[in-house]
Amino acid sequence: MALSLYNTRTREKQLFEPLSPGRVGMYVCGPTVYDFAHVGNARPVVVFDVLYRLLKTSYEHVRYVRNITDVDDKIIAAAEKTGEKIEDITVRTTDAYHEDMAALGALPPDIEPRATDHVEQMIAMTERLIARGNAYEADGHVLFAVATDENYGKLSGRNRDEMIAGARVEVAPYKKDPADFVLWKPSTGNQPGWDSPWGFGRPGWHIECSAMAREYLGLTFDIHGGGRDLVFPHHENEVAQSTCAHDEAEFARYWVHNGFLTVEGEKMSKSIGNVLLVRDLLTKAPGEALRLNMLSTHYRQPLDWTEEGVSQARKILDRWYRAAGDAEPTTCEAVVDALEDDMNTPKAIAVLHELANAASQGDAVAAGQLRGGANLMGVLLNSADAWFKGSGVVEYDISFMNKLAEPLPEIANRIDSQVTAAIAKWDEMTDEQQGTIYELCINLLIDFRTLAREHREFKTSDIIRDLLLDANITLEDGADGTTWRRTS
RNA sequence: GGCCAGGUGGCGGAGUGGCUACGCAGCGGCCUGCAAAGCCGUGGACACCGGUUCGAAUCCGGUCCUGGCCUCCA
Repeated sequence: MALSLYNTRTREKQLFEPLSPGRVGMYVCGPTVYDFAHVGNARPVVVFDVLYRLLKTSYEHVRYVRNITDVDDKIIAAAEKTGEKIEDITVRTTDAYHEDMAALGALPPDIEPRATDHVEQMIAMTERLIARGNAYEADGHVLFAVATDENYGKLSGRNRDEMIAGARVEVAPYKKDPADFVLWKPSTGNQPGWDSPWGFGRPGWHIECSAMAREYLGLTFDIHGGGRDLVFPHHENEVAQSTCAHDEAEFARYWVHNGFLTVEGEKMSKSIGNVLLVRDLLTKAPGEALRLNMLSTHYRQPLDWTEEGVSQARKILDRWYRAAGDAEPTTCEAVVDALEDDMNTPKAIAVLHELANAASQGDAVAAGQLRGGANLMGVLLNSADAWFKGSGVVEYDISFMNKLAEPLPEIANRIDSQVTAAIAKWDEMTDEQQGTIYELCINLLIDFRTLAREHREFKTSDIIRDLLLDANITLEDGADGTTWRRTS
């Protein structure tokens, strides 16, 4: 089966065929770097990461471009509010963004251009639009004249009358037409700016994507992605600018948009106070669980982000890791088929469940396919051991050690000097050292419990198991002895 | 107000005309000292009202509800 994608422009699922055989160009709108990324920001990143991984399996040359918007009025506002320098804000936020997205298992794009590095190209494109009569200068601004583009509105499926009728925002007096939008605007005071033919100023929002897509992907490229909310006006305006500046050359061929996200049934907004930062979520659940939760809804569907959903995703991963073990990943055609069907990740997940069932019953082929299929979606990337025991989001907590003497003094006597010494200077140890001691303690307790069980002192063994459970450690008695894992 | 999505079992979530995915939770059983994990089995849905059809969750019309966009929010 071949890849098909739902194209916003044509409003139907289409077979994907790249412009040049074996070569795919994809542009995805990236973040405006003024604050930490929230789950809503993360959705397109995860969604297009799946597409990126999928494309790489079929095409030799895939160029994925995702921009960083580092000049924007919101950034200026943030700087004014805190007094922090704009560059400090954008650099710091960009770094945090990279960390957070990596934690969600998203591969870095091939090229990540920053808007401020491409002002020259934006000025050139703006000049070209003026020369062609598609843009005009007014009151220090340069505006795109929507009326000069007969195709304006086709992507988002709206016409100018509707837009004017529905306009909620007061129209700036210098606009010839209420629908015209800014390509360049003047900067004053502390606002960042660049010299241009129209004076000191800065670019409008939409022009950066047009300029950077042109720079790295050419006049016409294959896939343009982003959130649904960007269809209008952002993407509509991008199309208008680019096609007009490029003598009507087609801009993006396939427009792919992910649906919106709500939190516990409510829209996410600062006023409600339910904006979930990826950063915060990562302290409570592994990135892989967040990612799987994200992918358990089809990308075009609205996604309701809930704690219950994250917890379910985590349980599913537990099961998959248990079933797959550390099998060598192999290709699973059924998963590929599901993903090639407009990235039907829920269907792919259903296939993985079936593979997990088979793998649990000892099917080694299924175990490999489970690994491989899941990897294609960017999950099941750890070793099973790392998943179950890894530090991840588990904080090494020695409080349970301190409680040992209470119910079972004899355990304390068995704790060796190495552990005792370590506990004394616990706070000075690195995470890794703590982890080592932590595991040592767990294994000591397991040994002691095994001894108790051999003597059929089940009351003692159950106390130990409960003690560990309090510390988020679940014990499992198997044929080959007792193993432990963090509690889900 | 205009335009556009979506409403599937307790929960999550596929599915565009017939054979009622899949998972979580639940229930029963096997296993276990007891658990956990695993295995076997099991009930349960298609917002509402009409229509088309031999037959609709799936097509058409209407109603209700939720969400998005309407000039710089993924």
